[in-house]
Amino acid sequence: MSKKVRVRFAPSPTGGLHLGGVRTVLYNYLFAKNNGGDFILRIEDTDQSRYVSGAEQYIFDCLKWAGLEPDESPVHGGDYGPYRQSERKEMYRQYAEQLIKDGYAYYAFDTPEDLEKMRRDLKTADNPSPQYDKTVRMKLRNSISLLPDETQQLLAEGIRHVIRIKMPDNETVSFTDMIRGDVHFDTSIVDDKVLLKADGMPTYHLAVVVDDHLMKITHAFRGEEWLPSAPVHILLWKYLFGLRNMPQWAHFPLILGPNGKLSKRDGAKYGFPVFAMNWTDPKTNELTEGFKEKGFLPEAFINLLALLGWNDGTEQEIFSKEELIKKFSIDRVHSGGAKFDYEKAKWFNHEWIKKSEAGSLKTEVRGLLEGKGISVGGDSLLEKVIVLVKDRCTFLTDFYDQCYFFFQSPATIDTGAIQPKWDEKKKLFFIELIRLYELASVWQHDDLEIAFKELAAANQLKPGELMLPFRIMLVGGKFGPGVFDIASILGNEETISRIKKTLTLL
RNA sequence: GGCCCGUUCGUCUAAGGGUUAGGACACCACCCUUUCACGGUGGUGAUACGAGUUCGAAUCUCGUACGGGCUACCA
Repeated sequence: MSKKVRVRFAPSPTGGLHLGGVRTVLYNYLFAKNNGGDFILRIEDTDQSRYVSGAEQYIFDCLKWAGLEPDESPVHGGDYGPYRQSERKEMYRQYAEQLIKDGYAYYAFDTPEDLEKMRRDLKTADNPSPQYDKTVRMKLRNSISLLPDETQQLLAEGIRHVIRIKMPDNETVSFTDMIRGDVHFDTSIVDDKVLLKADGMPTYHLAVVVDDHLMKITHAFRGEEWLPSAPVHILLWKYLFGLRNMPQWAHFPLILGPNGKLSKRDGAKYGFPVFAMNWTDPKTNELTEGFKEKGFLPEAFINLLALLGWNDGTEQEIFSKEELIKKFSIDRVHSGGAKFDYEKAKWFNHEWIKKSEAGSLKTEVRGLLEGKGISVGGDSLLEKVIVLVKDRCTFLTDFYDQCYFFFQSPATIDTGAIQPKWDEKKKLFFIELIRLYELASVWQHDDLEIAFKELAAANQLKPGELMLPFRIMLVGGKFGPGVFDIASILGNEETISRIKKTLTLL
């Protein structure tokens, strides 16, 4: 029986879900779906002091918005739960104890002060970050340096301790990364990582291995920042469950900001979103605008993220989620980091708005307009308006400026743009135009334009000189779709009323 | 410092030994449009450097440089 593909993502609810995180989810999701498998979401709430209340819900909200909902998670349930690490706490100790029994790990009783002292004492220019490894192991207080009786004594007394992996001396750990090929590490330069913390919670190193085994994960994908700790995980698999049962690994390249690794602060610094949705830092109370609130379509968001480090080998750039699922392949994920380009991100959104049907945009646009106190009325007018203006909207939020004047008269009229070239002759033209339009039996784009131009010719005026004033009368300024499109949608009465109103201001 | 990963136009990338090194974003010019966009046409612009292997290297190998990551009882 072949094993179904199961991939997992394990965010930590300590900060917002930023671009790198969402892209990791996306690639996990696409790979799972492409192979008919399941996408599992596990929550890494191991360190309660860093846990941010509400952050877990935030993660689910972001995934829901982006259309990347997991098949198994703390809220969706599943056969391999619980999916929240704090609820799995008891499982980890037995594996850690097993490692000690087999000689692959040991108890360490050093206090944070001891460790700090060790690091301070050993720190030199040549070795700025001393590690807890075989060179210092015997000088510290642990079950290797201590006599067995002493260790038992300390344990019996309930002295706070951690469990550390005992890195072997001169071994080479190798594994095949799905996007990088074979990677090798010399174990003698890797330190004795903590596996189980003094509070009994596992570190990521232990948890990821135990959970991946228990949850029958077949593929473990994560960011490149995890590559250096891969040897710890490989060794743990070897000691605990056997290498042949280990999932396949893939380490995705990082997403870079304008200056190195994309940081959460880059958003404020360079004026673009870095979080999927609005994120309020619980410490500073600082609000960072998300892609959703900025006016991105979720389809555009996952599209631009997918293409940041992957392509299907053709020149196609616009992909729906279904196409991405169908065409995604891990072999075509790049190994080099990609710098995030906000201009290109905007282009993706613009493309998606242009290709979206009015029907699928109307709910968002209605919400936007009504949120600003504009009564939109029925769908048919709204859809007509959306069709007319969507090509000129980069963000969903642009719809407000582009179409609010269809639903209420412009708040201000830029008469200053009319006045310099305004004269009695033009005024008479518009007075005659009003009379002409009042008598109009049909109210359609072409008829309005013909009538307008014929009247201009009769008055020996160039239509061009009259179009701008007309536009400003209708929308308040130098923007918007074609004037006769606007007039035809506005209707006879409203068009005439706006001309009259502006005439009184000039 | 050590270890690991990476390096094609400004940016995202195509080209798995033989192409005038292709596309997209951005930028520039022109066309369309008597607003602003959309759209159309064209243009500027890249294989980090040095060796080697080969008839032939962006592509394979080595070295150098540069960039990034990790080096916590964080993930």
